[in-house]
Amino acid sequence: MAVTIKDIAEKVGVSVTTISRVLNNRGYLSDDLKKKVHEAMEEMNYQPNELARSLSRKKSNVIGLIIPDISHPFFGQITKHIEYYAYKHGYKLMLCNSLLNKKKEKEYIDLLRASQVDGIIMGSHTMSVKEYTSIKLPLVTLDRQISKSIPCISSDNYSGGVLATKLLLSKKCRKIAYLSGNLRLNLLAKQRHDAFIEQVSGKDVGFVVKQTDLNGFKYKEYENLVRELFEEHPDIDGVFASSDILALQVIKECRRLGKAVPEHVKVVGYDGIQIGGTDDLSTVEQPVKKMGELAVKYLLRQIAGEDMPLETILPVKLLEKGTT
Amino acid sequence: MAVTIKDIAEKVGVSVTTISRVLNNRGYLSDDLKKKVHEAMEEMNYQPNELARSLSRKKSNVIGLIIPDISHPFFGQITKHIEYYAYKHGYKLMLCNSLLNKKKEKEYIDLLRASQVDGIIMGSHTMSVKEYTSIKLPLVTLDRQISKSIPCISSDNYSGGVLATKLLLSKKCRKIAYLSGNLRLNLLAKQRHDAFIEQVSGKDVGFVVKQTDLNGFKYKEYENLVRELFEEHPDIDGVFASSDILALQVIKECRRLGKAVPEHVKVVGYDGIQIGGTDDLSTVEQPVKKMGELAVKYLLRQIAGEDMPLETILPVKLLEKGTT
DNA sequence: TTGAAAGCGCTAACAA
DNA sequence: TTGTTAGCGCTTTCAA
Repeated sequence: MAVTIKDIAEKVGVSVTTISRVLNNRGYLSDDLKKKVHEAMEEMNYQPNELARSLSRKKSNVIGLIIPDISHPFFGQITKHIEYYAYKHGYKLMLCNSLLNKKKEKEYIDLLRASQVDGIIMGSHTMSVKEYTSIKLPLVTLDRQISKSIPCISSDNYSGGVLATKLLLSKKCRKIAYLSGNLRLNLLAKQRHDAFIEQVSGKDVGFVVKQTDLNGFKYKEYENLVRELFEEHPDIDGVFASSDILALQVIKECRRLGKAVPEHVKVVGYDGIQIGGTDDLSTVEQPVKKMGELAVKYLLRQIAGEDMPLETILPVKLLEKGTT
Repeated sequence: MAVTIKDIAEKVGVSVTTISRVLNNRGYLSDDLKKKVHEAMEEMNYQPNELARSLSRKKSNVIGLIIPDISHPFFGQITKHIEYYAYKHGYKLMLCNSLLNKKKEKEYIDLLRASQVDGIIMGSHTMSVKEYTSIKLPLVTLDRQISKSIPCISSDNYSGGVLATKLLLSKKCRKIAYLSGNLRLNLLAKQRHDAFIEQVSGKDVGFVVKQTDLNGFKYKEYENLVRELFEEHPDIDGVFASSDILALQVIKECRRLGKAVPEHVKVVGYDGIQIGGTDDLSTVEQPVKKMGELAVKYLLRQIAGEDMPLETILPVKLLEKGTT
């Protein structure tokens, strides 16, 4: 059996309360006593039981993170930053991959609640608004606005859409495609689409929109999507892909078809993930780090009962590189 | 205050013991009673407190996962599979990103122990062997052999190295480079290097080895590494990169230098991550899914007190694609 | 088939 | 400055 606060108390010859006090550095304690207690802890290799502490305090210092797929670079990166800030503030992270599966997402929410997490960061969204508002737990959503009453951290998808489209227009593209992967992945991404439509409408350019709304992230599907695009519209000379991963597929397909990028086809991606191979890609960069930081920050504020902005829209940045 | 087992007990008019029994489906219970209890739970929206259960049972059903960097695609993918299997078996995942920082890794191990996790999957390794063997918690390491006494799941790095090198040799490369990123990232990856050396030695081909042992994953560093390689050895016509990410950098640099791939330079990567852009890359595929599955499986066995193989080396597969 | 009661390890009012 | 004591919400012997 592991050594407990009681063992330390006996060893030092004081009450458990006192040990608890030095553990939490609360109340008045003589330096001498503190030292003795710490020595005893050291000696007996004591580790406080966080479960017991959490139960008693009614605070676990754990936050749940629900995302669609940790293996997707965008979520991988944002998770990295979320973990960083959470750790910095003494919080642990419980990772939940929903795979955009409604049942699993729901089960995870219950599981997180049962596990007494102090709050949840939601980067997945498959359920109805009502279900979310009934979660009754500090909550912050990432890049998807569920309801006006739930704080949401996102980047400026609309501007991003404008920037990307304008870039292609300024490069004299004559027929532009908007390509998007799984829509449910990111509802706010719809704004990119809207921005695209607004920008190309009424101008003397052709345009096509192609999206897939498949479940999960099948890169194979992306490949088909791109292939179809060029088969149906061989005269495309500009592509706005709603993720860098998708943009890479486009570039690959162009290579296969012998279309030079950017000479014949200009490509602009979205996300700004810094994975090898994307660094020459023109793209709209989302402030992943800031998004992760604020998600944690606002969640912690909410946990602390303080208030925070309900809507945070961070600026995006156009990175013009070699593919346009 | 949330509703507890006690509230349910009062409502149904039985003792908490009985409620606990139906919760765990243990002992003799009349169907009628079960039904009434479940109804009451439903009605009062009862959620068992996992913290209390864990404390009492001395089992948390949480496993800790320590990896260097979740944003690295290889770890992102393996984490995805680990989460999948863990969830399937009723375990939650606590995500710990060590960033290859020794202090953080150590703190996380203590934190995990304090949090009473049932076991740890270690994909990061910065401390000394002694420190690991003193963890005294069910442990499985991923792709890095720490000690003979700690179960390790890895893929066959040696064979992978042989396969990749042989591929380049069979394609008549005259001067081959072995390129590796952070060594500490994966100590077993050294075997790829060894295999490379063995294969090229004594043959009529030139070879260079270039590695960086920097901390963290700076893609910028990768870029420099690759650039240097070609500056110092412009006559390189084959590259074995120890990760797909690195291989993508090589391909990009070749494009920049006007060297055609695979005509002038043949490139083979490692990992087999299916990120857009890598699907035309010749590479050695690691069985990520199987690795994640076995890591969880063997950890759970250990937790259950059963035994499991101490060394598991899974086969890798050469994927010959367009870059060789 | 059910209940009483003693924990699990720690916290926190209240008292001293 | 320190201790007593009653929980936190659940599990689990032991007894009925």
